[in-house]
Amino acid sequence: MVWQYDRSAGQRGSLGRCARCATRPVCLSADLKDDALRRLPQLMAKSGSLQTGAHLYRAGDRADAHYYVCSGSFKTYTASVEGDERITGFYIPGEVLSCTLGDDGRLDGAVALEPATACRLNHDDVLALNSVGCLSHFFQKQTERETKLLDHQLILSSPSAQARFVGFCLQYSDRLLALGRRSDILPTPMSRTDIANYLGMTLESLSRVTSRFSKVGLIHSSRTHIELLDSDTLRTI
Amino acid sequence: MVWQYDRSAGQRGSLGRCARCATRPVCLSADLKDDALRRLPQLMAKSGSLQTGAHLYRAGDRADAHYYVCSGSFKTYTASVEGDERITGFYIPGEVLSCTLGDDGRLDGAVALEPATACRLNHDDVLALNSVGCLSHFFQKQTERETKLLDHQLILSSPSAQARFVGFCLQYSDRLLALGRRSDILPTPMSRTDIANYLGMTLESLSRVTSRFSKVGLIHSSRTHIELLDSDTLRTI
DNA sequence: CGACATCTTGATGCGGCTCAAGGCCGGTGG
DNA sequence: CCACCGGCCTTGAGCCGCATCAAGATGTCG
Repeated sequence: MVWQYDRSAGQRGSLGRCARCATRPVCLSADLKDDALRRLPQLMAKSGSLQTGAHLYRAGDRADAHYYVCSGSFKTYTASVEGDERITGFYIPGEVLSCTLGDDGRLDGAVALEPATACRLNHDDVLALNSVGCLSHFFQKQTERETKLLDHQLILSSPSAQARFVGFCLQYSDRLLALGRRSDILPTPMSRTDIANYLGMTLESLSRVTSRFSKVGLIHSSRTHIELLDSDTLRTI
Repeated sequence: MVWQYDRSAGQRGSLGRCARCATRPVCLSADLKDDALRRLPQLMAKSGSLQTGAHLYRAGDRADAHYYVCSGSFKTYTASVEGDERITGFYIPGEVLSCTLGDDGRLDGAVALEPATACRLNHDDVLALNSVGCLSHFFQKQTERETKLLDHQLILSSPSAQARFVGFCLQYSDRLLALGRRSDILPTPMSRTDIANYLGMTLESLSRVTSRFSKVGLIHSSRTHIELLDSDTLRTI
């Protein structure tokens, strides 16, 4: 994995990498101007393009940085002692992966679901954000991350498979909306197996739920997308 | 709720409130000395004693602070739209409650499970921790909090009620150990209903699991405690 | 076109939810 | 001090939903 700072920002009149980034409106750089905008990419290194299935980090790595998804998407997983994996989250641009520590390094691993990039912020550089003027954004992002985890908790504590699936769709939909994308079409670069695992159910149960919802016209489900046809009705479940 | 800073620290040769606090070894003040130890209680306000059932904060309050449990214990809950509550966590001394934001204020509420106290750190004062020398402790605590949330996720994603209960016991046990208390006796100031809710199962299912485990001698369960008699066997489940 | 992964659909059994009744304990009042 | 009451927890019976096992359908890539 190649990581690269943007030392050139400010030279040749350029505002730097962040100014040109499509994800900027939902990233740390959102409200920055001029000088600050130029200095941020000097604090945060951007990854080269990760291919599908490539690890952003692995369980056991030193956990000394936060990662902001710039393009593409990631999943995180932890392996329990018995060897079975648990998908703990999906991440789309603007969201942050970080800080899941065990006694020796990270507890979870992060894998690209499609060609993706991310920006790295070392823990040691967090305070430097203050001088750039986006430390409050940083805290905001951490809060959003925590809210996302709690949402997942709520989804998992639903008793029925149907309710968990609906929770997943609506949460995902809201996140796409925050990103400024269509909220009625959910791209699914992850496999059904991953979604089922994330929702704490079996592949078959998930398939039955999607089939049932498709039949009654609530959703249209294909391999690559889930389309919400009637999100109002979904929201009542 | 009465909140009080310790402005007197440093006067009369006193090292201040934190120096005398029983929870200090697992709190922000853990490694502080002299000056720093005196200044911390000037940044963090301590609550008066909260009675059982009293709210530390409520859903809808402005979320502008972190709360460190000083004595006693708390539970947090969120109310879903349909009015049914979900217990999202239990907190013992040294653990931090914070930052669950909705569009307007907090999403969750926090209630004392027994007479309890907590210390408040305003979001605006987080940076001031740097000059006291315990900002890294603060980040450490945030990380621990996140790990705790992920643990809960893993517990909830277990398919069987039995496995979820074991997960609860072992996680609780580890937290007591970190606090320097006995790890084989789990105090249960919360009701069975709360535990069952937290574990995403019914009261009856929880009761059946505890009965079964009691019969085979794995635990001894009373109204106020759960005693782990064979945590090695439990750990294999 | 064939081989493999991925997803769907079907049949069956078990676990946990629901509803209901009974025990345990602390509190209150006579 | 005891009788009664009301939470809280336990235990039981029946049923539904999901996991499991198994086979078939669909899609993908060499």
